Amino acid sequence: MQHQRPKIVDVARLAGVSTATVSRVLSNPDVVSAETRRSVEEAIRQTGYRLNHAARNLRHRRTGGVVALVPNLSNPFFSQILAGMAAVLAGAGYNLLIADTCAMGGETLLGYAEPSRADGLIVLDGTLPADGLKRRVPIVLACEWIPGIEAPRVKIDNRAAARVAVEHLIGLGHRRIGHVMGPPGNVLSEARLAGTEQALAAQGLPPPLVLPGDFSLDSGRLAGEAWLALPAEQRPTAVFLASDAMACGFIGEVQHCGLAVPRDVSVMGFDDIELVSHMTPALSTIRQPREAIGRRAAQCLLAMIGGEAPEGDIVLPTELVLRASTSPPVTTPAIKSREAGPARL
Amino acid sequence: MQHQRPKIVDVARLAGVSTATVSRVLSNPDVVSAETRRSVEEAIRQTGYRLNHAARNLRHRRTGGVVALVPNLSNPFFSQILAGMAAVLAGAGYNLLIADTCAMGGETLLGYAEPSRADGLIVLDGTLPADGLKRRVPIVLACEWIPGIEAPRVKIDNRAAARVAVEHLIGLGHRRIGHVMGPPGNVLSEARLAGTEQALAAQGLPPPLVLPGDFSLDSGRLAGEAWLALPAEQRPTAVFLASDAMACGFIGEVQHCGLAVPRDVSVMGFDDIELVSHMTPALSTIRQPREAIGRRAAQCLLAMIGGEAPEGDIVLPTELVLRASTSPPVTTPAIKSREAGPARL
DNA sequence: CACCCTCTTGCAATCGATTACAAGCCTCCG
DNA sequence: CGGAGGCTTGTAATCGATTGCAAGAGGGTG
Repeated sequence: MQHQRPKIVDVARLAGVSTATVSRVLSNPDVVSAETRRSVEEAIRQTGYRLNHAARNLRHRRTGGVVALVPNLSNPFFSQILAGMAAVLAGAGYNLLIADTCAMGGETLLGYAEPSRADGLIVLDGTLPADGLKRRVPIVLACEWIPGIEAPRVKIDNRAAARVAVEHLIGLGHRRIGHVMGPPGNVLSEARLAGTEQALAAQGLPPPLVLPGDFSLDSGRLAGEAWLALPAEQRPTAVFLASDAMACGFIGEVQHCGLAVPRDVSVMGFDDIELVSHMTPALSTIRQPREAIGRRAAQCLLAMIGGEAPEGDIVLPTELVLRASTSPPVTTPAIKSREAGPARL
Repeated sequence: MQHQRPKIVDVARLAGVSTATVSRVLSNPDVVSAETRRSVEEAIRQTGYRLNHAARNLRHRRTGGVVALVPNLSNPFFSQILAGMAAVLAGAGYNLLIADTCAMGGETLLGYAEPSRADGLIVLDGTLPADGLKRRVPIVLACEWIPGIEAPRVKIDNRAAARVAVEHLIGLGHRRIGHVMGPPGNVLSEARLAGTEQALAAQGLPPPLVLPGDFSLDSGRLAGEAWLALPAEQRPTAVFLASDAMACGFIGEVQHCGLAVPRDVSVMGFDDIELVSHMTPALSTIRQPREAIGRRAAQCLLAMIGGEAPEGDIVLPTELVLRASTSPPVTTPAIKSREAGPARL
């Protein structure tokens, strides 16, 4: 009859105590006398007893888990954020459930925002329907956010970061600057575009040449094609792309066609994913503190689960990382001869 | 008094039926008469009732979740595997819980392998202790595996794949070939090294120059430094690295020092992560079917959870992807003159 | 010796949904 | 008209652990 998984009453019987005492040994050992405790522990060992979490969760009315909704698990940008979250949550005894929002419908997703499924929710996808997420479990929004929802946001100042990036390009002497956007409608895309425009306008420069994109490698490659297709004298001498992945695709395409970076075009990315510091040329970019974003989001959520009032928005600092993909524009021969011409005579 | 979360008895009261009927409407609607069903559904809508999963799980003795143990979430190699798993599992109504094994101790990890936590376990980390994982929930091992454990494995033929990679290099005319290994003790590292050695031995060539590594970008960079530090005439003319990430680091370091790939050294990677097709030069590599690995592992686990006998090992095909980072060795001047010398006179 | 206090332990209700079993109601047939 | 059989529904036990309440043991004090 011992072929079944042992339950708490089996332990109790063997130790000659009540189930209440066994339970106390498990979750509140101090109130049990040392002697009893030892014999219960011995009985646990002998029976090979393991706690049933479903039962405990039912009683405690909590799940011990936190769900993260990620737009695309395949995107390496998110994995480090998740790693940061996982570290903090594990330290507090919480599981991290990860759900890929592109792999499932909205109905399924809402199922995760329930107290009986998770004690909290971290949303990394700004494209979810706002209405379904209201009045459920504590929620924190990280990176992207959903305009309609009242919840703390852990983010960076995308607009300011974009401005810094473009100011750097302007400072190098670039005047014709291109911008490759993220997916249309995305809050990050809009903010980074706005920052780009602001930086240019502040210097009295014309607005950027804007190319469409969606953060993916391949959309960066397509942007590269579009750039190459321009007449040489119309090409921006510097391009700021809203993600590193796109910058990689862009550079790959440009190099593939025999042009060089930064000689023929300066390129600036966004994110500072690990790989781009090892490319040739190493990519100049804006560093997002990905682990820190994950950690802060998790801490913020834990605080809310613990009953504290939700914090306001948390804005983490970014950093301009200058590497080898940006340089002053090379003056074109035509201009050079015009400028240098008189002196040469 | 309605400030509490409504339970099934609240719905039952409102609809004027018993809790059993409400439960049946929820999980087995066909046995309930159409009229009753409609009134119960109306009551559910009015109360805003939501099912309590903890209670259902307790009763069903299942959790509806599957845990994946991943060695390092930050590694983009795993994210696509997870995406594949998540897609299959979501389709079958299971959650995917992801745990980063490097963020937690072994004790914590074993806690995931319990029937009350998860209905199954997919292990992607070969370095876990074998003993703790026995006799718990259904387990599938993917990519890496744990020698002591009896469980279906979803994998590729690492040795054969490495052989194919090295045969390609040999076929191009390379004779001095280097290999940068994965982490010591790892089953993948061993198999890929063995395949490399086999391919060389089969052609009567000397064993490879073996450099240490750990799959990470930075260890690839260090391998690049080590390669550069060799006297030019001892440097392998081709290097096969056990991961794409290392290949990126290696190429970055070599290019950084002014040498060119593949002119000065052919480089071959392993994995075919998305980024490497966009680098310059585009990386020749072995493609692992990552999504398929995740999908097959999930399917296999679902079958086991469903009570089917565990399948045998599943070996998925790899593919040699030839791009621009490999080419015939450039004959060195010394050799060239020796060979061409007589003819020249 | 009666009384109070502290420490340990057990009893039994509870968390919320599921389901085996039985009962009630119809209809149909011999 | 009695009974078999099909539907639908309700009753109550069950899943396994937790915990408020109270009782019993032991020690100290007036």
